[in-house]
Amino acid sequence: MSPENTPTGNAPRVKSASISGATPQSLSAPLKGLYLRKQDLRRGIELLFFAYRDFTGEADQILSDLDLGRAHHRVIYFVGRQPGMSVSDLLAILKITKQSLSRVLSHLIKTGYIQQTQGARDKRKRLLSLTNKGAALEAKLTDLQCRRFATAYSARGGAAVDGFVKVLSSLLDEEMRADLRQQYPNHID
Amino acid sequence: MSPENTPTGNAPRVKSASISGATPQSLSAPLKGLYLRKQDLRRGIELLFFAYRDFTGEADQILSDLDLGRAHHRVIYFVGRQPGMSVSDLLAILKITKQSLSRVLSHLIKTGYIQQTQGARDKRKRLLSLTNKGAALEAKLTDLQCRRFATAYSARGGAAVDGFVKVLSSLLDEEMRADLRQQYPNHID
DNA sequence: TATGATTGGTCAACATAGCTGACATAATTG
DNA sequence: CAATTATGTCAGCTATGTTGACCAATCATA
Repeated sequence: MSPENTPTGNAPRVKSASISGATPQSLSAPLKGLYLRKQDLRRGIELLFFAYRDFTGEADQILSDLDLGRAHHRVIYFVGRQPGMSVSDLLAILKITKQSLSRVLSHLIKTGYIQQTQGARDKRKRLLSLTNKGAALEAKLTDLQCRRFATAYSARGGAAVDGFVKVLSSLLDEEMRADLRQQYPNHID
Repeated sequence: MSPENTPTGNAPRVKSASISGATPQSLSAPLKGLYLRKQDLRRGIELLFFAYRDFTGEADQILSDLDLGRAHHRVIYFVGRQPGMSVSDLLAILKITKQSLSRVLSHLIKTGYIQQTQGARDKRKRLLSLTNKGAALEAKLTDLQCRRFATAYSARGGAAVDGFVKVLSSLLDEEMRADLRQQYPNHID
């Protein structure tokens, strides 16, 4: 249970102004570091929630005009990042069932955003890539999202970006951390 | 699961090893800063996606055992953070329709996680708070998620946390930034 | 005090994107 | 040849979002 946050006390509440000023850690009983107060941890939770929502919102808007959803976006994004990947590669990244993926992927193929070619060495595999139409959409959406990141990165500077990447990496499950190290060999981890 | 796959190469492309070492910005045409290369921006996008998924996954597991979902969690979390909040307060935070909220909220009231009391000054308002049962669940889930953040924060240190918070704040829509400043007056923004 | 706005709720219908389980086909591998 | 792998498909279920139409209680105010 939390030390503060009783029905009355709040993370944010009215008199919290005094917290940061006068009593730097009086309310964080078992927590040592200054940035490990319950309040700071809750802020992290909320930031992640709000930032994820706002971040995806922009692209969702464009997608809905094309009768596509966020699931389609993910497929287009990752196929764009790694053209020629197999269906099972994609399943491993998205961590959804093949039935769920199938619905979305079939639609993207039918509507001409993605194409499949048979694997050369292993003919069971269907290698995925973007069509011109798909690549155009991928570029549009990725540019949009990259721009949001570029603005944030620019506003805060390299040291902040470094901290951002480090903390997000540490929030990952251990297995994902390893995957990421492979994907980005120059990743500061 | 396939180490062989990629006929074309991996995400950052085959020659990406040379990017970080030899040619710091040759492939990032219009981008100036070192951390504004397309590769770095894409890493940010993916980190946010993977971290959000892994972060919520743990709590989702517990919730599904109680026949609750993430939507229920959000309600419990925010009501726990600010007991006595009204339904419209909650709607403003979650940014979903009242019909969507109603389904979830009604269920939480029926099953005894949340209680409503009539507002004193404004009798139209239903002030929301957690029951003991609700508070216990909120504590369990929030502690779990706080622990993940505490581990990450501890591993990376205060400077990294600072960068993390700054960059995430900058990823928010302007309106949410303002809301956050209000909620956390000592927020470094 | 009558009127209009706010707060909260309900019913009905629909869409997206997850899930499970059961099968099927083709290709590879031992 | 037998087992495994890669992919796809059918059928049905669930969670969580959306619109649109209404309704009742309460508040604010002209």
